[in-house]
Amino acid sequence: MAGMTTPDLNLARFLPYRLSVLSNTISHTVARLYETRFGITIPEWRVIAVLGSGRTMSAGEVAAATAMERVQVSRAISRMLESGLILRETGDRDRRRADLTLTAKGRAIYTEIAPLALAYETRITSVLDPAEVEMLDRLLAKLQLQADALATSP
Amino acid sequence: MAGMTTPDLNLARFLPYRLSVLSNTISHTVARLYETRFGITIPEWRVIAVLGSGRTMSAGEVAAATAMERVQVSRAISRMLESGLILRETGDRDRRRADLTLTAKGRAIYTEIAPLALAYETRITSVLDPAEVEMLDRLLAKLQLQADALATSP
DNA sequence: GCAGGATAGTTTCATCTGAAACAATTGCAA
DNA sequence: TTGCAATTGTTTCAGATGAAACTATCCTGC
Repeated sequence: MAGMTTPDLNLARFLPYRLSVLSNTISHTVARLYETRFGITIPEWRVIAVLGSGRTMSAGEVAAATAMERVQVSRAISRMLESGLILRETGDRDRRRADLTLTAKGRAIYTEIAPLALAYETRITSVLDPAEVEMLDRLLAKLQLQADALATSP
Repeated sequence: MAGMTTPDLNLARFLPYRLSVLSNTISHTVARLYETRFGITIPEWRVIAVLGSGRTMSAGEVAAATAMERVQVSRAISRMLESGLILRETGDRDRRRADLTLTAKGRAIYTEIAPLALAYETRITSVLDPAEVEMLDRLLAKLQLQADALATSP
């Protein structure tokens, strides 16, 4: 058909690309808060973050809570066992699972990083007014739901 | 100080985490559009996307336009040269740089993927009304600016 | 009980990744 | 000029990654 054109894909305006760049910029900055100072990686930080509440969880529960794959969690855990950040206790009832808890050392790291991470979040959203922050929250929630739906369906 | 508590960091509500999960969900789904069918990777798709406009660019310009690191672009380019998706012509004036263009084969891939990618974007934003889409656009732009500012400053 | 399948977690393997070192070329300044 | 820093892009190396195979344990139906 004459005059038929490919729709223009302007990468800089393409939502998946923009989200990826924004997320990378932010993750990289946040990672600087703990990578050099505490020598922990992003997966390890996520494990600390979910165990920081004081709850004890299995590796599988950590995976679910952090949206990481089982293999990533497994590797983070083995590093953290070596560096003494967490404690692993094989379950009595079910010896496949093991309960994980932060050690005092792990908790100390959480106590130091959490305020820094929250302070970063505050600084980055400081360019938004309260209504915009609330809207961002709503929009991200809606998009995540739809992204999940589109991820599984064709 | 008695009663002093660490501020609670709820990972599921932490903006950097939410953005990371959303971005990963979306990227993974979009990548499925071209990974299996065309055998190209995310970096290669980004190169195709920016060269798809018809412009010819150097590797450095591609890096800037795609927010990728030089080394990533270099590797994507060498794969694409092998698979015949792009053409590289060393500059006359400056023989360090080389101009890159899509071949017919590369352009054909762009012509097939671009509509699929845009259709995905339409589907994912279909859960938002037009005002929300516009708001999302504004919010992401503001956040990216601030993220960039916080990335460079201490 | 016990065979077959499900579940929790680990390991293997091939690939990807980023930092830093490197090579090639250009521009600038003495 | 000519030497030195800056720019463009590539390669190297060590570690990270994900898919799939694997181990160990548990559960279910017979």
